[in-house]
Amino acid sequence: MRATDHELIADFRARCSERGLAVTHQRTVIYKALMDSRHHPSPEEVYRRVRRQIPSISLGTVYKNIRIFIDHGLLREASPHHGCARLEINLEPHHHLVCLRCRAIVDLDDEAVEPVRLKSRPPAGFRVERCLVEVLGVCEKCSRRK
Amino acid sequence: MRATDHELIADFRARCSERGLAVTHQRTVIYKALMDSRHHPSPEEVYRRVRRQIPSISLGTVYKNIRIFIDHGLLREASPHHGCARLEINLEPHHHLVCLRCRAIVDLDDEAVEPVRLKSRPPAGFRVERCLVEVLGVCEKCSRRK
DNA sequence: TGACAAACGATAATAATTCTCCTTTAATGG
DNA sequence: CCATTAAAGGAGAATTATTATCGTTTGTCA
Repeated sequence: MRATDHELIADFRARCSERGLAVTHQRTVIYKALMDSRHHPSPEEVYRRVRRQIPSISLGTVYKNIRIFIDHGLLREASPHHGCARLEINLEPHHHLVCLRCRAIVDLDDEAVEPVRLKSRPPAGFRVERCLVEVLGVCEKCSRRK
Repeated sequence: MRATDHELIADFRARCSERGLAVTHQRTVIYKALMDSRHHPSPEEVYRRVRRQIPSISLGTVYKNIRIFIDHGLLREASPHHGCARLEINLEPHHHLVCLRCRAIVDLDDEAVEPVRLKSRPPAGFRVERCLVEVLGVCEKCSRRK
């Protein structure tokens, strides 16, 4: 099921040249490290992995390439509102409307969304506390400017 | 519909003494600033608001109290995975299982969740890109330890 | 192969957050 | 009320995450 390294790298080269990105050794190893991680790594984690193959790589290069990958759609940030803590005053069940540009968060009444229904049971041992729906998009203000 | 300042503060005092928290001037003003903000403020934003009433307040105090409010359930973090960037390799539509303790994120197949249905239309001008379900809880590993 | 833009590495800078330590204040019990 | 004491506040250093700068190196493409 998993692509071979060779396929992975061929694919990477193609995606780079489509976008006019140079295929450097560092970039390739970073990409592979990302694709090899099953979960949702942080930049630090990627850096640690990559350093096993290129001990001299700079953390800045990892950050720069992650940013480039995100900007070119090879990758995404798992959290639509990352950067600084955002506080939730409303403790009643409710959902969120999140702008991917300015990161504004607007509450959505619980009744505004059909109840979330899981078809399969979550992994054994995971105690579900609540389900949050995040409607992601671009707010009016942001879609007007540019 | 909105509680008066007086009610708000009486309520705050009650919640503090229930939990053995001292009711200080700073703490009260921070609480009020939080409750007065309609959206999802960052600590910096709270600091800016509070400083209008207590210009000498320290940013550390604001952070400390926000943490205390969160720990005592008076407040929540809007983002279940905040702290450092988390990267999303899987670009196919899917959802997340998030541990509130260790912040682990596990992907949930798109088919594992009934499609999200909004009962009401999002605010005019908001262009919806996708809907993400975050199933929040405590993972097996974390619920075992303590 | 050579020119040139793009990428890299080192490191400084910035932003967000926590920690330390000393001083002040709220709670409480006489 | 007043004294005691633990909790809280303030100043600022420290830490962590991230971005920017700048001189050097390396892909890309003619």
